[in-house]
Amino acid sequence: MDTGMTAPPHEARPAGVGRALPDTQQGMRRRNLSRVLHTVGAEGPLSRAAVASRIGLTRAAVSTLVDELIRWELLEELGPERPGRVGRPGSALAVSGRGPAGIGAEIGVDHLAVCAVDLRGAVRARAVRRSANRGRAPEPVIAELTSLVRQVVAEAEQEELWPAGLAVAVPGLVACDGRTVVRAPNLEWRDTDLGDLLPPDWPLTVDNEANFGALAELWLGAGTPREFLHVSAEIGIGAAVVVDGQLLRGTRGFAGELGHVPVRPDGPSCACGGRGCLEQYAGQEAVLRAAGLRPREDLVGLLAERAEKGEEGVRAALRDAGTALGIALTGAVNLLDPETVVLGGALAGLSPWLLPSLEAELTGRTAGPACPVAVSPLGPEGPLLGAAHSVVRAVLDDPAAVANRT
Amino acid sequence: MDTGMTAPPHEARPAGVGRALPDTQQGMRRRNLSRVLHTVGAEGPLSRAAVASRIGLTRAAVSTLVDELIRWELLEELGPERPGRVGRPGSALAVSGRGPAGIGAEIGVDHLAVCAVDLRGAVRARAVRRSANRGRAPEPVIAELTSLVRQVVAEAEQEELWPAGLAVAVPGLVACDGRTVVRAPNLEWRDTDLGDLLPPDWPLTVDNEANFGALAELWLGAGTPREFLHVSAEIGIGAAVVVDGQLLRGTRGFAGELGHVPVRPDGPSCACGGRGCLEQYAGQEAVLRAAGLRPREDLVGLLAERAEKGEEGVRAALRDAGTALGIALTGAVNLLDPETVVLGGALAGLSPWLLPSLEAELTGRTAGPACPVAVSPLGPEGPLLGAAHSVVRAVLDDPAAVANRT
DNA sequence: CTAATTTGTAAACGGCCATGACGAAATAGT
DNA sequence: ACTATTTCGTCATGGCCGTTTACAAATTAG
Repeated sequence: MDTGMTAPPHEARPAGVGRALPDTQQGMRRRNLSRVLHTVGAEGPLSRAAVASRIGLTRAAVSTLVDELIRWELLEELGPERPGRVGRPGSALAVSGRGPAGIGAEIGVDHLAVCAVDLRGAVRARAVRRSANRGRAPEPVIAELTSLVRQVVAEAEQEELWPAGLAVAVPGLVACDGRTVVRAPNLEWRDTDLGDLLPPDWPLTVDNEANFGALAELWLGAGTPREFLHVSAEIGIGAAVVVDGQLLRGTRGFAGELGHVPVRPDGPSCACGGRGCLEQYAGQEAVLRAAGLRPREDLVGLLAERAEKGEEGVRAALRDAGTALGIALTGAVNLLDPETVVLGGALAGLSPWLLPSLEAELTGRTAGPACPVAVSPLGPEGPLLGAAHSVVRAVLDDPAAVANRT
Repeated sequence: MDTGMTAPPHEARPAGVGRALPDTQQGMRRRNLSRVLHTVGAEGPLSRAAVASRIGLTRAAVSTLVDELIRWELLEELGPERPGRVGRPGSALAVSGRGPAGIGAEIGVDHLAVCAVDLRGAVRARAVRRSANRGRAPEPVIAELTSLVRQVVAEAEQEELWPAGLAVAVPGLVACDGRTVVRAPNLEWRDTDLGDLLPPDWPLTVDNEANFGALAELWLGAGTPREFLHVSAEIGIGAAVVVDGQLLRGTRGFAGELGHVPVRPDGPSCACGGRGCLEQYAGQEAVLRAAGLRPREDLVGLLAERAEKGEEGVRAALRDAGTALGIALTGAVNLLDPETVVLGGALAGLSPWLLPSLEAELTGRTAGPACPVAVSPLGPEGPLLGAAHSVVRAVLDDPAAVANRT
């Protein structure tokens, strides 16, 4: 039906600064500190006056806020700007390269990875280790991860950074408490509370790797809008829905199950109980079967390699997967009207063979201008970066909290 | 008080009070006024102390806020509460039944309707007139509507209410400016700016009737959650997506086009360019054709009547429509994980014959507990009430704005 | 070299919520 | 019946915070 296009009554949500703080003077102060920090972080070196005009406060107010942020080492003064206009040149402010850092970690089926990201968003330390984790018990995996984290933290501390929190991306479903892995099929973990296994040295967040990947796309992607659909395939096929700069998680945290959207209602039955789900056509197993290949560790690499070589069977399998994806995405796009669809994770690497049929389906089934499909530039790095950045965002969202923690 | 990290996955957003006001003391004051008003409105008669504990301010602060709201006639003192507990009983506060009112209007194909709703949410005046508007020029329709509005406003003014704004629900696509009807197929209007045709006496908002219907469901529905899918069928089939208490409009305002979600990818072609869209199976035309009936004005009534009489052809047609709806909704539910699906508009009246097959499809295709499907209790009143309430919400969201307008 | 413009800071100001104390009005216990 | 206790609403005080106003510093325009 025709949805209206009104915006009027209910206004957009400002980036960053959450509404959790109470509406008291202290809360106001904390929100304004956050707004200053966010603004400087997002728009490069800026003078106090420029910040003031951007966030709608006076120069005097911004001055005191900046003083405080400098005292906390979250902001630093770069010195006078090169004057291009009349008037006294401002003093450029930039987010500090020292101080709090976000530690991101990733538990993959065949590897562990950890990195440290500073407030500017730069990766300052990292460590990766191959590690066959399929079916391995949580304890040794986490122990190995912990040593990797300690290594990265030590490296970061040498550059005057201190860890403000640890965020772990896992290939599975995570409970709303942000600590417990409910189910990770490829690791064969169930109801594992990572908070119990990791050292309690840092505030911990655990989330699904697809979610972190989508957030990375939101925060780091080139010109990625505040409203998009991030499709990835690691285990199954997941779509993260980003609306108004926020990840949509759903009532029970199950949002984004694109893999079980019906593509052909009378198709083959699926483990979920339905029939003809997308996963039956574009899931890893289905594509391998259609391509006539046998499962292996690096599936994506295998497929890409064979497709590259011109194997028609593989190409056809990917083409068909793209078609199925296109059908499912048509439904999603009609429902959500996102600004773009972004292919991430394994799909990014296979996009040369998926995209043509996918886009054909999507444009063919849409009346107006079709929703553009982009390929994530982050690729497999997304989840790790998203995790680390989620910690950084938390600092930017409430700098006073971390200042009181030092 | 360290909020620490972002309260991980699920971070509730406080109802109402938007973040548009600047973070200055005046803005803070205005937000707190709004929070007090919202709280009293939502949780019935409340003492100052009860409000204070709910919104996290001190009694003293709430006292001054309440004084101001009473001076503006937005709140009124009911007198001492009946004491059930120890201690001095509080003085009950309630939202005023006088003062600003929201005027809602609806332009239908065969009728015009207007109502006035007070801050308490009660309908205080209303007027309906049958009127064959299909293909009629905008000017006379709006003139007729205006006289109806004046009548309702006069009625409301006799009860010491004054109109705080006018919201108009139309069966068509509305531009983002909230004034212009881009396209209303059943009225045969195109690019009609209602702001030019209506008297400029009141702040105006125009929106699609389905959107207002969904908002009515959100604000008035019995126990309707902050996250649901509202499906309605007037012209085409539309789904309003409500996430976190907000209507999702999409980048271009086209969100919710459930009617063009592919149900059978190789099905009959559709005007949208696609094939096998839901509308081909559950749209009004399709159902009529399947039932072997000819178009008429009151389609829903006709279908319901025949189905009631036990005509197997009609029942089968509705059953099949339910199945198609179920398939499309399975996709939507998998993607969004809403708390419930609500059938509104024409679908509410036909639900007895749609629901069984719809729910069978939905539960059969979902692994865990299926998403419950409810029928809107508002029925055809939704859009009108939603329109009027949208004005009321605007007042509750920023009471200072209307106070400065009197 | 002067006038104009812009930046950053300091002091005075005003608004707003918190704190603490107090009287008022109810209940609970003796 | 009388006192202690609890809770409510209000008032005066104080502290915090952004604004206003003024001013010195630094640069460009003429």
